[in-house]
Amino acid sequence: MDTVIQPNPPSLPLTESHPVHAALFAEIVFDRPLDHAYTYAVPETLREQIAVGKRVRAPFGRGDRSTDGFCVGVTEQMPDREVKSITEVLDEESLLDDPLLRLTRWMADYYLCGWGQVLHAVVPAGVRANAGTKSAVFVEAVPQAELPNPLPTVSPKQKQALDRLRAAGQPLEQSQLGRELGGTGAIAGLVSKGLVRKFTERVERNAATEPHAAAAEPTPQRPELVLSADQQAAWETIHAGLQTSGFHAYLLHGVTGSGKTEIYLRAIEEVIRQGKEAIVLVPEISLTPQTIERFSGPEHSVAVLHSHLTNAERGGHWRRIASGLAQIVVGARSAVFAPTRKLGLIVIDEEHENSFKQESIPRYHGRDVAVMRASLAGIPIILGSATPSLESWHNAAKKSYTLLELPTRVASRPMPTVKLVDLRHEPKTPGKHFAIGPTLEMAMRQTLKDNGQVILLLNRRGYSTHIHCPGCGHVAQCIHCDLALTFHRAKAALLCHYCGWESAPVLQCVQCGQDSVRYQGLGTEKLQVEIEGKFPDRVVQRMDSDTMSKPGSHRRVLDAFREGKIQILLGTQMIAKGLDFPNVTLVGVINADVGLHMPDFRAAERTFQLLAQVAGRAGRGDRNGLVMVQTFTPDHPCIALAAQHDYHSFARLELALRKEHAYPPYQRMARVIVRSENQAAAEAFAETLAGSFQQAVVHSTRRFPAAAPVRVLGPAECPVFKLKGYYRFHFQLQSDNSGLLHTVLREVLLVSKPPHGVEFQVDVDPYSML
DNA sequence: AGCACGCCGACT
DNA sequence: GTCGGCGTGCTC
Repeated sequence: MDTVIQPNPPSLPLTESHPVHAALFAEIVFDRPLDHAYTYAVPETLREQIAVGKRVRAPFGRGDRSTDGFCVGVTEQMPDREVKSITEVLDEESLLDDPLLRLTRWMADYYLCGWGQVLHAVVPAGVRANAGTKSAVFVEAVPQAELPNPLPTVSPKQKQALDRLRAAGQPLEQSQLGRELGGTGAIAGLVSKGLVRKFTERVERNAATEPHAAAAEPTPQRPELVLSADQQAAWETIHAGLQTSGFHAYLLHGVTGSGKTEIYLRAIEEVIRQGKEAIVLVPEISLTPQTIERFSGPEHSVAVLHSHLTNAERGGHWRRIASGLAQIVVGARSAVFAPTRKLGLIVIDEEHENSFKQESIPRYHGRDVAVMRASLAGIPIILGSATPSLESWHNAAKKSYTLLELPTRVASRPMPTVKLVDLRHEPKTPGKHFAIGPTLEMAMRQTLKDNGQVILLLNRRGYSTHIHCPGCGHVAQCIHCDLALTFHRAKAALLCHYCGWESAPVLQCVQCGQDSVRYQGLGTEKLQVEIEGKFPDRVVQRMDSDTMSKPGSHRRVLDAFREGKIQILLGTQMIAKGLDFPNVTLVGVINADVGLHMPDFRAAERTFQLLAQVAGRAGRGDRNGLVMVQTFTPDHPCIALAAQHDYHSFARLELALRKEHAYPPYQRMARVIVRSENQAAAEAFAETLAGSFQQAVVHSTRRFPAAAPVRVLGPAECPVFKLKGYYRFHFQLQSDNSGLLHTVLREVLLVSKPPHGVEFQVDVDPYSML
């Protein structure tokens, strides 16, 4: 090292225009299944712009393809390899703060995908593209201290412009000021004289019509309700928790109609009072205008995030949250990533709902991510449900969550009476296949006579659920999937409910040519026809994803039902959630066994939840409710106990089964699917993977001899072997140690590269087992 | 995931 | 002789 003092000043003078500092490097992650960040040099020109949480454009790969990624770190530490340089910084503001970056990092580790993939999924497309914003030129008066000396003279028009700007006291959009003045010439003159300066900034394109949740008209103050004793006790516990800082999870188990929402609202109000923000997660299906209205109030602003918004709307809400203008965020799954500034509370309603699980990369569960976010932020979270997931129930039993129970309905309303109708013993009408048996039909007639309304649940869309040839036994199948086609009468088509494939209805068997094909099995469309035949003088409305596809149709139907214009409402599970109609005194379940015999360890839990939810629609007014459940298996615990509103017993029985079979929540589970359009290739690679799994299990056992080895089941054909043209095999991994499970999965991911045309997917904590 | 590099078969 | 099949491995 040369220690001689330089005799001359350095050739570059140390002025503001040429600062000398250590080189800067940025850590970038890309939307690829890559498990680490890449280091890039930050050119001097981008030094001021680069920041953690912004997106950048950089050359990536051998071809130096321009690729967008997220900056997740900035450092002066010299990398020990050659690096490329970032070409552009894409965002003016950071899209994610440090806590959200940590949450997404955790997700990448836990759900075994790239960090960049998580970030890509978390930041909505509308935000990335700045949808709904435009670049605007602003002008402002130069402050007193910086005015030129001597003061230049101005024309009358220029004086007028200057006065207008000074009166405004804030920058104005050039286009607007120009309109007022009838031209921008005066502004240009003022700028050249140094009295006014210009700058550009991105603004909302429709600032006036900014989507303000549902608060077009001022929301009235919420009436102060008197809490029941149970509500009061639950509220006091949560209220106390809100006074202290730190993570705390509450499981609010309240029967349908017990007033869980009132507890959420109070907790949210308290958090807002403390100057903080709240996120409310609800299932996509419940995200109706009515739900959103419930959370709006006169003194706070609600932002909404869900999949039915346009990119511009979503971008607008996101930016509003990021700039601290919204106190409450209501949304589906992805709203758990809302860029709040001072998050004080997360509420997750209907926490047992499976729609919180995302079925594409990253395959996260919104509830679990919410708990992790609350834990990282050190704030409380409330999980509410009438039928908690067994995972959450187990957590409460372990005291990880505080259990709060609301065992009775508000206003001392009784739970509805549930009557099981054993379909094995129902009298049949000769030659007819009625969906509604005599017992249910009689109850419906009585209810309608008493001016009550009826809700009927049938969790199957379409008219006929299978098309069957009595000659050769052939069942019409989708050409892409191993699934029977459903006949939809309104569409006059056979539909595959999995891939959407459509074909013309057949009259002859495609296999043997016989022209006696039978359209069998019951869907909501056929049920509607039967009801219209049996109750010709009543108004019947069907509600399923076929009739509710148009925007606003949901609300229209429910409004008509509330006004009594519809007497019988029938539908799929979308009628089971949240509807609160006081005049509904009868709820009928056409077939409680649909879904019970699915090859899925959660089938009983789902059936119990659906029955409990739909039963909760009855008897919400002054009159008592009756629920009539038609079933072939009245003795099955999930049906018998749902009839008795006995969640506790159901949970106890089902948990015992889960424990016995080493299923969640006692063991962690992961599922690995191998799929290919070529059946043999899929099978061959599945066999290769089996070997890798075996080896990885041996390695993990060697490293952690004290732990029970990870169990690997498979390969086996998936329950739906062929889906969307892919032949699929799967593995099921189980372990009581989540870390060990991840160790095995990571090793297998690292050493196994599927051949051409074969791919595999890892699903940690799977919900769909098909 | 892309994409380039590389090593074997049927074509101008 | 070369165009191109896809297997393999890397991406700061």
